[in-house]
Amino acid sequence: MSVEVNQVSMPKHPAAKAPPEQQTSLHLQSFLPYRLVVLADQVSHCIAHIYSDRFNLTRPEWRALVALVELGPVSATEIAAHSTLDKMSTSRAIKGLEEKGYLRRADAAEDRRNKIINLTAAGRGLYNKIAPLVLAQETYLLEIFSADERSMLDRLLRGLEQRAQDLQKQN
Amino acid sequence: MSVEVNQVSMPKHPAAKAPPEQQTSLHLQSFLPYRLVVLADQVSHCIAHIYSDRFNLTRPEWRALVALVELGPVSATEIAAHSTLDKMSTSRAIKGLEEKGYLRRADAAEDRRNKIINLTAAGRGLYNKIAPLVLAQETYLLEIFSADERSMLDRLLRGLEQRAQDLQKQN
DNA sequence: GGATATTAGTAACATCTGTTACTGATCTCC
DNA sequence: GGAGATCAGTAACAGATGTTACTAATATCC
Repeated sequence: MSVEVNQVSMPKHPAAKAPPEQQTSLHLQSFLPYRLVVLADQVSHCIAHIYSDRFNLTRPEWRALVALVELGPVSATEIAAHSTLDKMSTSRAIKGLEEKGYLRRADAAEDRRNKIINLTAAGRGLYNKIAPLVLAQETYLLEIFSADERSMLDRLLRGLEQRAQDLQKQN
Repeated sequence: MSVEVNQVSMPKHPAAKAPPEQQTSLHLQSFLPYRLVVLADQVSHCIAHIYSDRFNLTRPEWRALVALVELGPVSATEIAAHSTLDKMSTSRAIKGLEEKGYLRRADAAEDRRNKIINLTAAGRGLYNKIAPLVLAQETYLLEIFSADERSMLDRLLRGLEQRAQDLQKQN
């Protein structure tokens, strides 16, 4: 963690030419954070077109639904942790899903602070309708890549995820 | 453009095994759209920590500022096109930047519908303060990768960007 | 064993963002 | 040359999201 963020100068890839740091000025179109955000937004919109426009779920509701299917009956906190939602979004998502009849809450026996959340049959059914459509979108996105390219993509994303987490910790 | 999205079945990579489409059920942690959004959000937050927490700009304001530096004096529409902002966000961003003294608007001579936007010295100065910090973050993110890996990442992202655009057009 | 801290969840407010519809300016083309 | 389409930009509303602070339940530890 020897990298300071306050200056642009740090000795990089020693194999390359001396100081030609990627670029000394900022070009949106090739700036990685910008590209990531634009790409994610675009993909996100396509998927929202399904769960939101066609099935009337918000994004947090959709994520909470998926988390519930994956985790089984759990508390709100576990849903939040699994789906990268903060606790307020999670609370709202659960409230929304409950009002639409997709889940039910029951007090946990041993700890009455948290409630155990169960999907209803309707919730299960909704998931079963949406999931294949959404998976088809992912398939479409990846279709152009070979198996090698896909695993490369996976590796690279993993690296970025790790690195982004480190960056976040440094504040 | 022969790919339909409405069904999950399409004959893909003929070299691979018959139908084992990536996964038949959805796992958030490995679901590409989810990973992209989470990663982009994380990176985005780190960068916002600079332009927002430290320099009091909103994200659209920051993007418009960058676009202005890249493009020189232009109209709001050109800023929007260059920075992937819709026209309302752009309008608000420009208003905000103007109020803070970072730009000035003047009526365009030939077409009085649009206004030509000029950065002030303060706006230039602000950019010069923020840009290096933000570029350093990108450098940090990519530091772990070799030159080959970086160009691979670029290639793969380009592919996804293209594919996401196609997907969006299909609605 | 009881004051203090911590935790799960939520209410209430402020802010941001998306949408619709409008104004005024310019273009089109009969 | 003028009615109607189109375009740049914005106002105004609605909905979503982030923040702060609160309640109620449980843990801690002197």
